[in-house]
Amino acid sequence: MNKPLPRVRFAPSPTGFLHIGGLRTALYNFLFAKNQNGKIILRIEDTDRKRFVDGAVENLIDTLTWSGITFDEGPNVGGNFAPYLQSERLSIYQEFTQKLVSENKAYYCFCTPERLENLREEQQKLKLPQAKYDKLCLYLSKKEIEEKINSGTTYVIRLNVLPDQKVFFDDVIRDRVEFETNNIDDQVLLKSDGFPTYHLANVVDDHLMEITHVIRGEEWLSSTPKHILLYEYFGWMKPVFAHLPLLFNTDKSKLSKRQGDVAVEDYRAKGYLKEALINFVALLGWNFGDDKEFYEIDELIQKFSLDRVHKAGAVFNIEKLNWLNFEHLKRKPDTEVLKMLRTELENSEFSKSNYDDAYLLKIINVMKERVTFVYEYITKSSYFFKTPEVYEEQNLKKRWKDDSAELLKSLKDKFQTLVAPSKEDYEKALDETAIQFNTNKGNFIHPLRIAVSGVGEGPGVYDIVSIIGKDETVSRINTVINKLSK
RNA sequence: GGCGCGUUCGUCUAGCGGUUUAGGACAUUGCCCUCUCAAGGCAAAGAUCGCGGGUUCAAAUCCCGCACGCGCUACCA
Repeated sequence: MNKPLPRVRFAPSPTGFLHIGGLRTALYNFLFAKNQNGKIILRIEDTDRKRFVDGAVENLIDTLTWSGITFDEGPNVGGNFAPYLQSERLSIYQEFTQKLVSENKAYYCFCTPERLENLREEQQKLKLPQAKYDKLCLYLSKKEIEEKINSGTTYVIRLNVLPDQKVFFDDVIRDRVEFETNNIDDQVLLKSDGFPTYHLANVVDDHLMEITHVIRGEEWLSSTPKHILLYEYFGWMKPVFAHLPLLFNTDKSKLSKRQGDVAVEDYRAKGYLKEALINFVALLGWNFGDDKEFYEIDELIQKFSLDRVHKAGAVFNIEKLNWLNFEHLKRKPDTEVLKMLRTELENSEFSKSNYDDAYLLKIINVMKERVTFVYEYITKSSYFFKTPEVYEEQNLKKRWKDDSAELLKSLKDKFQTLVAPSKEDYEKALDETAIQFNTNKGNFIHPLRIAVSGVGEGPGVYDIVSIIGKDETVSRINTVINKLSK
């Protein structure tokens, strides 16, 4: 007998943007599905109308698409188990809730929010070990229930949790986890607005959509016994559960907006590559067991397994992400970097200038090992796009000598005699001038760097000069001499 | 408060009872290379494996207790 191929789902709620932790959960689901030849489904859990944010679904899908995580079924691609928006499945939840009610596994509750709050306060005052609903409405007669419903009293439907029993499940990542029903509240399944809570909708949909593995964040671990109870009440096969460790801020608190960026779109906007973000987030809680840290998505798919996900939460550390971005960018083909650079240029102060591919490719070639982000091709080496406007103070102090202007002038004269010079020609010309003046090459090189770039760092000076060309070099030497020899 | 989960260098992690003087990566520092900055190479520093008890010839690895952290404790997900 062949085991059916796994079906997993990523089920975010559309409250604004894709959280970086959500990306990790989506990714692990994706990697697991692809590795196992299974299917991954996108389901939108929009059951809380108060928290619904307009455009959030589109934003979620857009960000997911950008990241390269694709779905076999979902609101945007359809599928045999549609609809994939929970708000469009309301009648399904109501039907299943009625089934539970008819079997006494769930019950109507007419308690007001005020009573519930008072109840909680009282329980706290009495220092009761756990605050729970007191099952008051469980004992209402059929007649009383009908009267209340007919008179228009609002109600919810609660799960009827039986006392003194044990509930357990075997989590792939955490092994056996056990709870006592005495610690489980009679969870609301259907809210007074007719919408289901997460707990109900999640179980019903996972069953209906034939989900085999529930891979989600650890924040759900404590509510899993409620889900287990529901599976048992319905008489359904339970999926395999895998609860992923949480992602933390630097201070170990749950990753949150207050301490830096948590939205995937923020990282995208900052210029991070999806490859780097995926690589980084994949390693936050999983590794293959060797020393490899640089991964492309294909290899991740090939090597991923749930049993190598570990249990402890991880701090989101941006420095390693930066390094991975650098590595991924460095290994990208020049032609691809060229495309990205063009996009950056369009959004920069140089949007009106025209640069041919050959020119930009030369820049990419010499800057590749010096940039972490594509935009740094522009910010770190703006001198390829415009004449330096300022000359770095510190560098000037160190490298601009009394005779620099005079030496540069001679060098410029020498350069001007060159015909279609190559990088080597510039080097040779500088060498000869240095010999002619019987002085160190450095006395030419450093001032020349100042003249052409304005800064004390960057590619080899012959590279810069040969890229910007003879005329531009001569012009920049003239400019620096004018500005600095007063 | 209750329940649950977790705890190896600053951070991400390797490690599944002996091959470990606890390995790698990022970050940090130094050296080499060098026209600068990177990249690259080499090296240093950094974890008595949360703490305390056991079990064992032998424990980061198994067991128990404690501490700390985190999560849940809503008609939010």
